[in-house]
Amino acid sequence: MKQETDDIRQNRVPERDLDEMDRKLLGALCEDATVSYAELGEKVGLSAPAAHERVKRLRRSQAIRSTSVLIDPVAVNKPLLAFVHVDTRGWGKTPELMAISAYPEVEEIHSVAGDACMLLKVRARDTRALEGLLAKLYDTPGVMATRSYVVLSTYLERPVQPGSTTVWPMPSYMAQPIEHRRNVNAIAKAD
Amino acid sequence: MKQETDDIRQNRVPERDLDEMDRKLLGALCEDATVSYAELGEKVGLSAPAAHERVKRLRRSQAIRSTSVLIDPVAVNKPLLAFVHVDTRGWGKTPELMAISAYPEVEEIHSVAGDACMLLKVRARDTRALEGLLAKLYDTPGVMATRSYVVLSTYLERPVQPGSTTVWPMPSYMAQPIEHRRNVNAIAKAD
DNA sequence: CTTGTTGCGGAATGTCATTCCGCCATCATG
DNA sequence: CATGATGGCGGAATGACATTCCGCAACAAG
Repeated sequence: MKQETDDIRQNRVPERDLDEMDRKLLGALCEDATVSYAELGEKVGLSAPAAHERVKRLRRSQAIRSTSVLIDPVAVNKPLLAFVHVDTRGWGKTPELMAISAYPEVEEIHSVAGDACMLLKVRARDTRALEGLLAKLYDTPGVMATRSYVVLSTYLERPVQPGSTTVWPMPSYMAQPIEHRRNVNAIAKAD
Repeated sequence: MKQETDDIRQNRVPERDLDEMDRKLLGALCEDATVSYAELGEKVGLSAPAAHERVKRLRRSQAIRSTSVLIDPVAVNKPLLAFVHVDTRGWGKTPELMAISAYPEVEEIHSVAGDACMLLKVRARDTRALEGLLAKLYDTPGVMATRSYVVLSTYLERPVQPGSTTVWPMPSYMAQPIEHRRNVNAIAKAD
């Protein structure tokens, strides 16, 4: 009986963890999601219906969250990118703070460990728009201070990559931690 | 004669700046790029061929950089997200540093103004993989120090939004800067 | 060995992307 | 004001492709 586990993963699709073929599909779709299933299958070594079936499964299991267009920030008049660290009194994630997600300038909101409570990724038209957002932040109860890191140049910006680095080049002077000798936390299969 | 301006914008498509209809198209495609052109046109109030034509133009002009799938980080076994501030001696953007973009864990590399030189967005399997990347960083010539902000929870994460906030709610005690009284830097048309 | 399950490939069909063409609005020009 | 050019839109036609169906093979369970 596997009935006992079914109520644990509530609204989670069965989701057998993905194999190498799924990764290749994700990688290809990450680069260009407009390809036909015929081309996609050809890239990964699969027939069109097979590729389609797997992609459909990846969508159902929410491994593929959505398909979206990547917009040039300059084209939509948002050349200014900044990361804003927010110090808050007490727990940062208040409804008042979350309200700023209504502004399309705000692209990311994270709570972080470190000397900042919340971290925002903001993309705006100019410094004045950024100032407007900061003013809005300082008007939010609990916000103590902000530190903004204005981006001068972006050298790399890409969506989540399906691949992982399996072996990191460790410098010679750094010993391998004991608990990882046999790589106990490695990906379960197919690596 | 408008010949004289043609050699200025070199490999830039004519690119008349986008109107309200383009923004609506971008917004719809941002949410879901799998919709048919018929649905897309219906959403924005356009026929299928007209919508197709405009989207084609948006792609040509690179306002739409690419179409991609958004992958669930957990599904590809990368639950750990961190922002890494890198202090460098001298100018940060060296070929050696840029080499880390080969790691699929690195999603963004920016140079920033503030007390950090470079800012990295890193998504890894576990703390050990993050350590591996940090070790790689410290092995890079010119890297002085790093500060990592490990994300505890992500409350918002979305691609570049086509919209912009036109009027920011200024707190009453903050005066309007003189040079912006007539909103000189506003979007050229259609706002 | 038998049986059920799962994933794949080939063929068929319906949907949709893509093109063509005529219409209309806008704008520049006479 | 009149007129021609331009650009963008909508309707219809066609071709490509997504999607489904079905048979087959590999594999696991009984």
